[in-house]
Parts: sequence; structure tokens; C-alpha cells
Amino acid sequence: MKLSDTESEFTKIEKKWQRRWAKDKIFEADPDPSRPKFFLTVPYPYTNGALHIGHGRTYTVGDLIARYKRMRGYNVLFPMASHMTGTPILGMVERIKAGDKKAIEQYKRDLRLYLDTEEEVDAQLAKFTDPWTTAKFFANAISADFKALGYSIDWRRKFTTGDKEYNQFVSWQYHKFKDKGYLKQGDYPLLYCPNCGNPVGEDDLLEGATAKIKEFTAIKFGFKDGYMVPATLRPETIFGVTNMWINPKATYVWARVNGEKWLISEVAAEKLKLQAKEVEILEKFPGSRVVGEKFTAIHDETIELPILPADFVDPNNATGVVYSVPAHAPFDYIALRDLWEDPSSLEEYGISAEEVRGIKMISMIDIEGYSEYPAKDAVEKRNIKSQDDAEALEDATQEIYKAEFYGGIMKDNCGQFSGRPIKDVKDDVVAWMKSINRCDVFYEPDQRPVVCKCGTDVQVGVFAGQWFLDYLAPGWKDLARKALDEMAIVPELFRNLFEATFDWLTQRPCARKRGIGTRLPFDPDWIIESLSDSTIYMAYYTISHKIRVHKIKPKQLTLSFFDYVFLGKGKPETVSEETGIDPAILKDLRGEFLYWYPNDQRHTAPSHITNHLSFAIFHHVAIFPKKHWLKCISLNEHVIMEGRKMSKSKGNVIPLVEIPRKYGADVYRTYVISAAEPASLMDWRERDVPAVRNRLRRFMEIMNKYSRKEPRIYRKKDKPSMATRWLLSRVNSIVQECTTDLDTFKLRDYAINSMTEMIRIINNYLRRKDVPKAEREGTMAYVCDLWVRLVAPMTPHISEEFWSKMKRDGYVSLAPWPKANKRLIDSDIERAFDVVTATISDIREILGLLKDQHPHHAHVYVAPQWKFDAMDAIRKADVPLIAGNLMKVVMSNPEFKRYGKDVQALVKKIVKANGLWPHATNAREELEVLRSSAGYIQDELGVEIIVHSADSPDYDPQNKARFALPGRVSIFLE
RNA sequence: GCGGAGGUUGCCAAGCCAGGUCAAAGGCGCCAGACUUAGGAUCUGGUCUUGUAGAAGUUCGCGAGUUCAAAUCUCGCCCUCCGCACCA
Repeated sequence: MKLSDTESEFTKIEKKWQRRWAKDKIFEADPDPSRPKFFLTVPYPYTNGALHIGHGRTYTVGDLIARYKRMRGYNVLFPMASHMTGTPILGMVERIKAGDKKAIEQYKRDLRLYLDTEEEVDAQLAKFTDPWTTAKFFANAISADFKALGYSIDWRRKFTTGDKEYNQFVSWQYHKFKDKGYLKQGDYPLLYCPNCGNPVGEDDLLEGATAKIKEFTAIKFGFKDGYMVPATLRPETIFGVTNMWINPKATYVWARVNGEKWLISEVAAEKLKLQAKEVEILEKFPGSRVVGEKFTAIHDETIELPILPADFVDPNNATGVVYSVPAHAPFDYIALRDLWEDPSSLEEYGISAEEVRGIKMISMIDIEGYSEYPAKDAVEKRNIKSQDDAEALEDATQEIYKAEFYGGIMKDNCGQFSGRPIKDVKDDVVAWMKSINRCDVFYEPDQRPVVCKCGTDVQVGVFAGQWFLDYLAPGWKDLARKALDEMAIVPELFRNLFEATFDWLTQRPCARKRGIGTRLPFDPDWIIESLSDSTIYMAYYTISHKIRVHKIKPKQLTLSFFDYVFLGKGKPETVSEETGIDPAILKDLRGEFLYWYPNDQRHTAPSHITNHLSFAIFHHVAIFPKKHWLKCISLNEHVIMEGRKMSKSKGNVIPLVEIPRKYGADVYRTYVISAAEPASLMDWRERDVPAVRNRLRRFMEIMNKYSRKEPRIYRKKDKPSMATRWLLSRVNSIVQECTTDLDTFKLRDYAINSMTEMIRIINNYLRRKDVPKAEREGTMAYVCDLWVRLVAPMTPHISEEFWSKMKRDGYVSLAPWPKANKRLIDSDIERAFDVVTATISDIREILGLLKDQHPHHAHVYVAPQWKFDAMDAIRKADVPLIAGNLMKVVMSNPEFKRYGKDVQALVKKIVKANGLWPHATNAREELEVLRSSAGYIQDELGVEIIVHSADSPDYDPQNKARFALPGRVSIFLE
């Protein structure tokens, strides 16, 4: 696709102003103690491909805030960088190298967005053999996209997370965690592909993408000179064990597991090897060999129980050994029942019918609504006949599991756990077994199949020595909560999710074995995970440009360098000795950090709350003093397309790069701001875009016509028309509302007020023929001056164009935000005008109902003053709206008594309307407004308007005058 | 399962926290009129139901409740979306 093919009508203006902004460096922000600062960040994009309109929403909102704050007089720093650490880029590059057709096609699609010919695309793709080239290409491409959308970014501070200098910064951060004791090492289970030898994430899976890891308790029942080891989700049921189940046809092993002898299935032994256990197979044999033998119970080793055969036991599931609790497990119950009924199959194992019939179910959990043997109840309720009815049995198992977990109590045959609720006791049973070395953990994926892209079955691997950030470390969470409490979250409704996340955070692996990133300084086998290298990096923006300017080398960026610059520790002279950096430069960097920090606002999408944003808060409180904690997090939801999720595979993704040339940056920006409030999902609807574009055209049309006239404010003494007074009032009200909207993050209201509503009132004003030309032009020029600045954060390019046409100094991007002139806001006029509008619609409605008649005159009767007074009296009294109450209020004033019946009618009306309605301040004003608007009403309706006072109507053949109410004139048409 | 957010008039989407000015903003779509050679654009009006006098009736997931008054507050129910950890 040629870039020049599809230029939008706005492209020329947009490019022109982007060039000038860059030339005059107006968004490059340096410390300036004379001005208040505002430091805004939006997370850097991940540069492994083209961005789409969804990303654009967040960056556009960020830019809108930056531009607004700039106009409010802040020294705004809005920087950007690019993210390339982690696995995605690496993964893609590997897939391209491997000749993966899908991956290549996907990259080609993205490249075609930026390159003109297929040859160029192929040539570029050929260079994508290392992640750096890829990341750099897209980082540059995305920067260009951002510039083309008019984002007011200070590009001098750009860096990538792969930079050596940045790695030094991340290293420093992790040294701090280590010093605080927040870093721990331990075992950690992950989905793992034995063939690739790597952990697998969602993107690496062919099947089972939603798989999670399930933790079983492996219980070591005494058997011969070792243990027989079933794995269970219900360890508390060991008190109800009656026998063991073994699949006689499957292969079992005696294996040495961490020095102990375990009997498990052969498959399970292989799995244990991946789970950080030392496993040596001692002997292989069919399950049938141990059937009929005895093992001992955990809670009482004098109890010997038999091992029985069962076909339902799957050697591939867990350890392939199952202990039987027939009273509480439907599978166990039915298998045992089958043997009771037909013990003949046991003969070959030397187990007699008497022996098996002698096995008694052991009830160990009390639960309301069930008999002694809940498993039996559940099976009978479903009328389950055989072990083969797996679905019904699964259902029964779920029922009992839930019922017992939430409502079950351990019976008094459960030793020290007797009498306690199941849901509380579970962990304690495990802890107790652990203390006597009778249990271990065994992991399985919670679903099957789970298949790696290489075609291999995925298993659970346990990484020994995995590094964690321990969010439970003493004091850390409390500090983070404190920071959250003091921080602004906008929209506020997202705070709940932060709080829930804080509650739920425990430990989190923070390093891994593959991907791009910073090596853990004290254990270089590990690479710091990319989410936790992106948490306090806002601080890095404050100095990144100067590191480059001063050509400071990575090895000079030592721990004491960062300690000094970010924490003020040490003396510049000492640090200079160590690093070789001039003390003056060090002081300057420290000054820059102190000027900009803290980060005043971080804007991003709520999907990051449960990870990156929460970590950002935790990491800030861990490293920085309170005055440098984050001040505010603002969020906007993501974007869907025509009511559907966007996804590359569906092909319903609009790349961000196409936006400026297809629609125009200002059109897109306006669309994005006005389509939905930040807290809600935005639905991109192609057919709504032209409507936005047309509004901008109308804006330009009006600006073209009036912006270059001589502005003049018509004050009361100039005796302007009512319409002009109304427009001046409305426009200034809107300026006020827009300011509030932006301050309270009601961005959609801002867009509607500043664009749609402004156009509406201006259209209305321009229709009024009673305004003298000079007055109209002067007033409109004044309005244009306010308007062009009001919309500048949203439509910066168009605004800039008119700002220069209006011969204003400098850039509108740096112009002061319009200030509402409160003296021009006249709520009386606005209310009075509403009466005119209401009168027009009333007459229109009546005209619509009069099908065959065509009246030429409309007699309008304005309510008498006493009715206004009566309404005011009620308003002031502020009593419940019951007719009696209201009557009392009005009648308490003797003046109203003489209107008896009419008062009653008025009160009835108010009760019916369930409240008071707006009207002019008094009868005189209402009369005046209507009289002065008679010509306008006439133009609108095509009938002659005669306004009367209801007190003394000149003409009232149908006695309509007495129905007139404040704000609701009475009308007679003829 | 646990946690979070929601369900508004054809569609999208405000309003709900601080109950009355709410038949409920704004946009899209649709209908009509003006302008125009025509189309597009623009401007104006209409768009829950009924109505030849400005009115009345029925609505904001469902069902109860609180209140003079509920889309808004309380309780119960139904349904939808999102997150749940190595994935940025």
C-alpha cells in the first residue's frame, strides 16, 4: 500500500503542524522551577508488531490529558519508550527462522502497512533473524504512528527496555528488593513441555490453552518397606479410608523418590522426575502383583487394609494409585458395591468373598441433608448402575465435594480434627501429615489434553530455585495499601479491583530462564521477568535523555549512581569517583529527577490492574520515599469492533498506522474521546466515523466564516439582543462545564459539550435573524477564540491551523486554557430561553394535532406574577410534595387566598408533575423574552405570535389565559 | 470455584454514588421538511403507545421493599462480560 494513495482531507494540515511542533521542540519539557510540573506516563508499547486502534484509544486519552494540563499552565512531561523484553519477540523471531508459515504471514501483513512493495517487505523480513532488528523496526514505526496522531511526546527521552543502560537500572531495582528481603527462592510448578525443555505459556499451546495447574496432596501410606502413594484433592478423607485401588493391568513401579521407596504408576514416576524430585526406578511390574496385599492407614498404623483391583483407575492420572473412601466418594462406593455383589473376580488374587464383604464403609463427615453415607445417597439419587457411568459419577462427586466442603463437619473418629468444619480443617490435615512426613505435593494440569505446539503432551514441571517477589513480606502490603488509599484512581470504580488484587497477591515468580531482559545480578542464570522490569521505570524517563547526551556508559551506571540520583544517598563527589561521571552532571540528574518525580498520573487500561499497575504501586513503596509514590492512576477500557472482540485471526483489526491517512488524526481523536466514557468498552463503528468528520467540517466552516472577524463582547450596556446575551451565556457555561468534565475525567461529556453542543447552539444562534450583522460577527469572533482553544486538546491540528489564521501568537497547544467569564453567564436568560423553546414545541405539538386546520395566529398568555410567587414559596418551603402540604404553604400567605381555586389547580399540577419545573424569574421577564423572540418563533413556525399577559389579555375568546403557568404559557391558535 | 464489572427506550451510549427538573443527554439508524438539476453534504423537525389543544398511559433485566416520590436506595433472583499468575 502506498502511503500517498489514501491521504485524508486533513493530512496536509496535520503534517504541517506536526512538522512545526517538532521543529520548535514545543513538547520537549525541561525542569522549570517557576512553573508547576505535571508528569504523565502511559505504558510504553510492546514493539513486536503494529499497534491497532485499541492501543490508540489509551494513548489518545493520555495525550488529551497532557495537552489539557499544558494549556492549564503546567510544565508537562509526557515521555514514551518501547518495550521489548520478555518472550513474544523472541518467540516470533524463532518461528520465522523455523519457517513457520503463519508467523511469516502475520509479520508480512504488519510490514505491508509500513512498506510500499513486496520486495521491501521480503527484504525487511529477511532481517528479522534477531529480536533487536524486529523490535527496533517496530519501535520506529510506532513512534512515527504516534507522531502522525499528534501526540505531544518528548521524544528525546525515548529508550528501549533492552538497552544496556536500562538493564543497569533494573539491576539496581532488584538489588533494592534483595536488600529489603523481598526476594525469595523456592519451588514453583509450571506447565512444561518435556520435549522442548521449556515452560509453556498460553501462546505455546496447540490444545488446552486455558489449562491451569492443579495441586494434589500425595499421601504416603505405609506399604512393605516403603510407601504406596495415592494423590488426592481431599486429604482430609484419610480417616475414612477402607482400601486402596490399583489398576491390575497397568504398569507400576517401585521407585526411589528423594531417597524414599514409593509405589506409583510408571507414568507418574516419569512425571515426578519433572517435578524437581530425584527419581530412580527400582522395579517395574503389573498392578496385579500387589493386589490382595495390605497397607497401613495414616492416622492409625495398626490398621491394615487391602489393596483391591479397579478398572476405573487411570495410571496416567495423578499417581495411578487411589485410596478408597466409599462413604464419601461415589466412585469408591460404586466400585466397592460391585465387588460386594460379585466377588468372583477377586478369587484370582486370593481375596475371599468374606473378606471383601467384611469391608465396612467408614462415615467420617457429618453433613446436613445426607445420611451416614453421602456417596451412597448421591449414587442412588442418580440411579447409577455401574462404574462405566462416568459422567453421572463425576456429577455425584462434584455434588458431594461441594456439600461437604462448605457444610461438612469432621466426625469424632477424626482424631485431633474432630468437630471442625471441612473447609477450615483441610490445610491443617495436610500440615499435620507433612509434620510426620506422610505427604508431599503432586501437580497435574487441571484438564486434558494439553498439547504443546511441538505436538508433545504438556506436563507440570517444577522449577527448583525459582526466584519470587514475596508480596507477603512483613510490612510491604500494608505500605502498598496505604499508597493506594492516598492515591487517586479514576474512574473511582476501579479501586475495588485494586483492593481485591492486593488481597490476593502472595508470591510472584519474577525471573525466568528464557526471553530477553536483564539478568538477575546475583544469579545470572535467571532473566528478570518483563512485567516486573516495568514498574518504576517512570523514574528512568527523568534522566534517560541526559544519559545519552553525556554519553554515560552502562558500566558507569552503578548501584551508587542510582542510589544518589533516585534516592539522594551519598555525595556526588564520592559517586563521581566511583563512576567517573562529573559531579555537576550527577547533581543535574538528581535535580531533574527531583523536579519531575513523582509521576502525577499514569494512564493505561484496566486489564493491567491485576499485574503491572499493582506491581508498580508495590515497587514504588518498596524503593521510594512517600513523596515519590504514584499520585494518580487513570484508566480507560479497551476497544471492540462493531460489537465484536478484535483479533488478528478474525481479521477485524484496524491498524493504528492507517488511521491518520484513512480518517485523519483529529477525526480519530474526536471519535475515540466521544464514543464512550473511559470506564466503558468502546465499540468502534465504522459508520459513526463520518458523522464525527462532518461535525469537524462544520466546526471548520464556522471558524472559517467568523474566526478572523474582530471579536467583541457585547455587554449589557451595549444593549445586545436577547439571542446574543443567551449565546454568550451558553458558551461561557460550556467552557465551565468542559473544564469540570476534563478535571473529573468525564471525557465523553467534554467531547459532546465542546463539539456537538457548541455546534448546536451556534447553529441556533445563527438562525436568528433579529441579531444585527455587526453584533453577530463580533460575538462569533469572540466565541471562536474560546472555541478553538476549548477543542485544542482533542483536535490539535485543526485548532492550530485556525489559531494561526486568527494571527494569534505562538501555538494553540501552548495557549492558555479558555477561562469562563462568569459575568456573561446569566442563568436567568438561559432559563427564559428554555421557555421560548418549550413554547415553540408546545405550539408545534398543537399544530401537529390540528390536522385540517391551518391557524395563522398564535396567542400566547404568560402567567400572572402571583403564580411565580406561589411557585417560589413552594420551592423555598421544601416540603414533601403532597397536595395538602403545598396548599398549606401557599395559603399561609394571605395574599394568595383570593386566588383560591386557581391555587388549587396550580398545586394539583405540581403534585402531578412530581416537582417544580424551570421558568423565568418573574412574569415581566418571561413576557419580555417571549415578546423579543416573537419574530424568531414566527420564523420557526410560520404563524404570527401575539404575546399577552394573562392578567389583562387583549384578546382571549376561549378564556385560555387562566391556564397559563410560569414557564408554561397558555396558547390559543386561530 | 474465587474475585471484579455490568444488564437503560431499534443499535451504541449518558444518567445511578448525592431519589423529584427523567419518556430519560448525545450519536447512529429510520421518517418528514428546507436547500439542491440530482445525489451527497448541511440545516430543521420527528422517532415507546394513544390522542383533531399542548394531554394521558406504559417503560430503564425479573420480583419484592423503603419513600409523598425510584432508572436512581435496600433485599432476593436471572443473565452477560473480564481476570485468576510467567502472558505482555
